[in-house]
Amino acid sequence: MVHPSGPVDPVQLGAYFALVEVTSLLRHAIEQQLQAAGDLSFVQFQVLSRLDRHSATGSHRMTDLADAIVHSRSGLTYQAGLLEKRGLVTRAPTAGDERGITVTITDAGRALLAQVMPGHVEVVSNLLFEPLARDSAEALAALLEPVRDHMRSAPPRSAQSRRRRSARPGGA
Amino acid sequence: MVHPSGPVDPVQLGAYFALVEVTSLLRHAIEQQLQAAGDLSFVQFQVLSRLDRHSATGSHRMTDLADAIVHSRSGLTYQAGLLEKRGLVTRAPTAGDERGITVTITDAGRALLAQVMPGHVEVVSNLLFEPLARDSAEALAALLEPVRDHMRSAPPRSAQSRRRRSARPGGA
DNA sequence: TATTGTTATACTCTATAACTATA
DNA sequence: TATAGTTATAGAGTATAACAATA
Repeated sequence: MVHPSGPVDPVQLGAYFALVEVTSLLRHAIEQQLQAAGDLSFVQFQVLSRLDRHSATGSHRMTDLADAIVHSRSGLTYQAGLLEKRGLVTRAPTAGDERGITVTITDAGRALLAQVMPGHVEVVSNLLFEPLARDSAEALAALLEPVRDHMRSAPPRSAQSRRRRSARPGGA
Repeated sequence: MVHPSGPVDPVQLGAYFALVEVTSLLRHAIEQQLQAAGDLSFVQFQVLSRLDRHSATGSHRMTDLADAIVHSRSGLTYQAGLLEKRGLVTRAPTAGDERGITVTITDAGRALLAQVMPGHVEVVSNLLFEPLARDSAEALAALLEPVRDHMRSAPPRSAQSRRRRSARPGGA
């Protein structure tokens, strides 16, 4: 067995491994369901549900959306293109900033989301929440939300790639 | 906003979204680190660390490994091939079952793991555990481990694909 | 000059189905 | 006949770098 430099807290390690495993299994099941129920990849589902629940307008700017989903901007362009082709979102110039593009979910997009949702909720309920009591779900949320906020406090991906671009190599 | 058929528990929804977000952010950071520190993908890292900590022999059969990591068997063959090419694992027939292949981590594999581990632990510590008190890590493990066991109680992927193969279509 | 978004490109990964060999 | 693993193949997805347009 490899023994890393510092003594690793076995409790933390257990939590981490459980998280990885749970996530892999859950994600695989979710992907199956989304594909079968609406021919959607998980990323596409994330885009649509972000737009759906984010605002009254159901809109987002491209970069914000990419950061929200932890995607490269070019990757999001690709996915948004697919969704647009299917009529699930529209893209239009952002008012007030001619550089920007605002993505908006369409009625068809909301309809597809509604079609896919019940099965989605069922998978998540069966796999993730069945073995958890109600207050355990509460506890899980209470644990993970601060973690998310902590992770989000770092600069987003879009900023990072730009920084790399701007940074002069060998700059002393 | 789309309203799915049943009333969805907002607490559960919050926990689920937080889980997805935390996982995406964490995984992206981990992949960066593993790539930089040892030219390893996350899946390859999972294979190696499974082998490393699974047993005294550091061995596993292909199908078991695939199931453990939630991979198709052919996908694992591909990854194992890459690892073998780099001398990080070996593949040899399983004793007692001529059909099987046993994968074993090599000294070079363990060395690479040791090389990559400190940075890996650091990323996980900084991102996941920094905002969590010690007993919160314990609580997280206590919540997720039963969930993992529950998910693992379903038949593994290898069994599923074989079942599909065997099932007669339109069989009444 | 920096930022927004797209495009061109190259590549990694993944899965399905067909195949071989053993139980 | 069912299982273990590989292979061939094809497709989906992702990112990097270069680019055009606006701030």
